[in-house]
Amino acid sequence: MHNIKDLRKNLNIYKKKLSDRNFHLKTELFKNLDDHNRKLVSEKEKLEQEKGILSKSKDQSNFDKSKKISEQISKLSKEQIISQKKLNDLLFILPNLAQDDVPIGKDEKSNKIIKQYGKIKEFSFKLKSHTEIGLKDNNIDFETASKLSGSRFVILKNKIALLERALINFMLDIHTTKFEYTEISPPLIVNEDVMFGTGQLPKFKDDQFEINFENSDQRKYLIPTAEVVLTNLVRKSVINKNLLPLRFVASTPCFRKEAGSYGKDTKGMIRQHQFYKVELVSIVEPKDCNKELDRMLSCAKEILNKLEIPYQIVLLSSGDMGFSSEKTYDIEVWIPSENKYREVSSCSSCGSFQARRMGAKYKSQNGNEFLGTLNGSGLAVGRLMISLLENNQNKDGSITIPNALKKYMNNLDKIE
RNA sequence: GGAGAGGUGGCCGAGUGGUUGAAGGCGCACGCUUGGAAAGCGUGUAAACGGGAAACCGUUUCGAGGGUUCGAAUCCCUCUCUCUCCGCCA
Repeated sequence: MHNIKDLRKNLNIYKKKLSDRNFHLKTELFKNLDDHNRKLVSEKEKLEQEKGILSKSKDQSNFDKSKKISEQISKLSKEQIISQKKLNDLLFILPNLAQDDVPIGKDEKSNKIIKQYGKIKEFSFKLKSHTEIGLKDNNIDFETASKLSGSRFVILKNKIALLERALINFMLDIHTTKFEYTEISPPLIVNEDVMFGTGQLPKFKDDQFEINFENSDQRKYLIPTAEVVLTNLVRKSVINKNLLPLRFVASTPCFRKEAGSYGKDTKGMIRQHQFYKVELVSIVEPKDCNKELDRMLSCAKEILNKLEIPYQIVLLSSGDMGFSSEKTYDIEVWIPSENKYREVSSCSSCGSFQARRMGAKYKSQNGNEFLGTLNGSGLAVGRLMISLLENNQNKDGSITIPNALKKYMNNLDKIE
């Protein structure tokens, strides 16, 4: 969410920068809503002031007058609430602005490849996709999963299930011990306002799973990413500056409807309704956002370096970034069967955009100011596993376990 | 699931219809005091929104929302969270 005073003052700059994000801001509409709202607010306050003075006296001769003013106030304030709501409806769906060094473009075609790492392996035999690999002993079982839960679910078995668990523990250990992230085991169901805080609501309601609790007015949602809970750990609070930066890591299942992608990636584990992800979140002073983004990116890269999987870093264009982001680097791993790179991580700085939605502040010299928030996958487990299985496959159908992972795999050298 | 008790400022805690944004304390900041510190004394100490170049002014906020009243932290209703006891359960 943007600072409305700043928006008001620099309306045309915002219009231009929002259009870089594929958002068309109707400036006239905004101006009208805002002016109208402020007019109502000031009228209301004037009446309230009058009423305040009358209420302080016990003079009965004023009671009638006071009552009339109360009625007027109540009418005005209903109007004002409606106008505020209209204004909010517009304000709440404005995406964050891109930083100046973000390439301008309307979609992923304008993304910029920053650097590629590792060597893409040549296979001397006909390579298998992860779905084909999973057919062996039915260790990656889509059929049973769909019987139980429908499409876009999977059941992992035996050493493949172990591999998933191993990757999670491997990543958590690195982030907690080497990079000083605090491990969190969070709830997977959150309230509506928490989803609003990080920007999943109201705009992306269709991609969220809503949970019904009986006898409750509160809407609850399954988290689509641990970013939601980890970032909201500081919601509605004022953090002491000397506690910053805060760094959190969690491994959680993530739940997504994938509503807009019916025909896309229907085969395999690439796009599931439920998948594990190890998520990194940093809470910093806003001035440190870019420095922290670089640090976070290097934490995520470390995982792939240790697993010896080829990958590339991509700087997303203004049109391809997520709603709350001001700058995003994607990490994409090599998927041999598709002969292309696929996203396993998205590291974003959100500046104060989310903090403003959450009411998350820190004490600074100039009083309480909004924090900076960052989030990044470190990494998405399902896709990482796909990449590992495919890149490390051998002619005999076995999968070589990278050295760094062996101790997490009961010291196995290979999955036979 | 049943019964009860609660939610007040950064924290603790008074306050049961009328200048209460809110006593008192702690904490914090500044000043005095001191060789220096502690103690002591004094002063100050919320946020959001609106107006203003600023000083500053106005409105709102005592878990959230609604109601009663000329007037609500205080009375009523709904929701929410915390705690205690009982029951049930991984």
